[in-house]
Amino acid sequence: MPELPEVETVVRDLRVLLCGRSVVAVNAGRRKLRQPWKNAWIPRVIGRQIDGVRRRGKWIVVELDDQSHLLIHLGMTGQLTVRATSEPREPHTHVVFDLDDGSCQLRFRDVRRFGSVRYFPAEFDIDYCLNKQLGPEPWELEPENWHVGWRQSRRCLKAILLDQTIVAGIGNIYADEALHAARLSPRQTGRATSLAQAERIRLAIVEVLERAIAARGTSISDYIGGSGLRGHFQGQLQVYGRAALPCVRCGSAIVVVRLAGRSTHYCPTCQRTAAKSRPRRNRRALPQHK
DNA sequence: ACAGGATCCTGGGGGC
DNA sequence: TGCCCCCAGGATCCTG
Repeated sequence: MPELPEVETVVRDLRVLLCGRSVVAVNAGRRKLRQPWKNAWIPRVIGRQIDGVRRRGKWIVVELDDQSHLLIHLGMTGQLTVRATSEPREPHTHVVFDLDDGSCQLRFRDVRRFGSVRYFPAEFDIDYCLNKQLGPEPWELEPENWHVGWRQSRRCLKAILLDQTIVAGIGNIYADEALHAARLSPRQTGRATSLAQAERIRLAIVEVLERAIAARGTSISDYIGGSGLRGHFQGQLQVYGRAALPCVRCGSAIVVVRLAGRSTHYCPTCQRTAAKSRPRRNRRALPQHK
């Protein structure tokens, strides 16, 4: 399940493998992706040199030399890799870009077809579009006000962290890991969360994601990097996928619940919900001491 | 307005 | 052994 660390790993791999290379042919499979690749884009992509590869949230942006772009999302099972053309094409490969002399290819493979590969011409402002639907990157969250959008909310912290408009790039695994690192319950509501706790969450997000990037991400089922290598952060996960196993911090059994439509793993002992959400109104005034 | 749920999609695993 | 059913979760659309 590619989230920010996995997408970042793919982008770093591909940057080395793709920059300076030209697209000489494009082939698309029959089966349609949810947002399908259009063959009408092929003549616009052929002949273009790849100038850069970058990431915004979970989106991959491939910059072409006429200021047009490819925008790729890996969905749940997407793989974007550079392979020798002689290597057999695996099943579920949906779009293939032949590079340079045709000896190697950029391949997009996606078993569940939740991902997409799209082309945007130079006149389309891709950054405006991405910035409109995505919140800041985790390390650009401002400690003073990153929480203003959600700290009055009745939504639970799990749903808040999954919301890409609040912070871009977090998915189910790292939402659970960050909340465990912050020692906060995924069930706790935004409005029950103190400023100090909000800061703990922000720091935990950054810390967990940086460690995951250093480990090339988490490979549980399909995820591989742009060079085909797996990640190894799955060995460092503290709660995700550890149902009924002891919490590494306190030894209590990790529980799984369904929150925001997603399986949610947490420690019921060291990730407690705040006892009360905010001081109640109409509280009886304390007697004045004179 | 806001929050939660349904939807798409396939391979793998559990139960019988 | 084989079949059926359910589960995994990204973004997006729908419902209460």
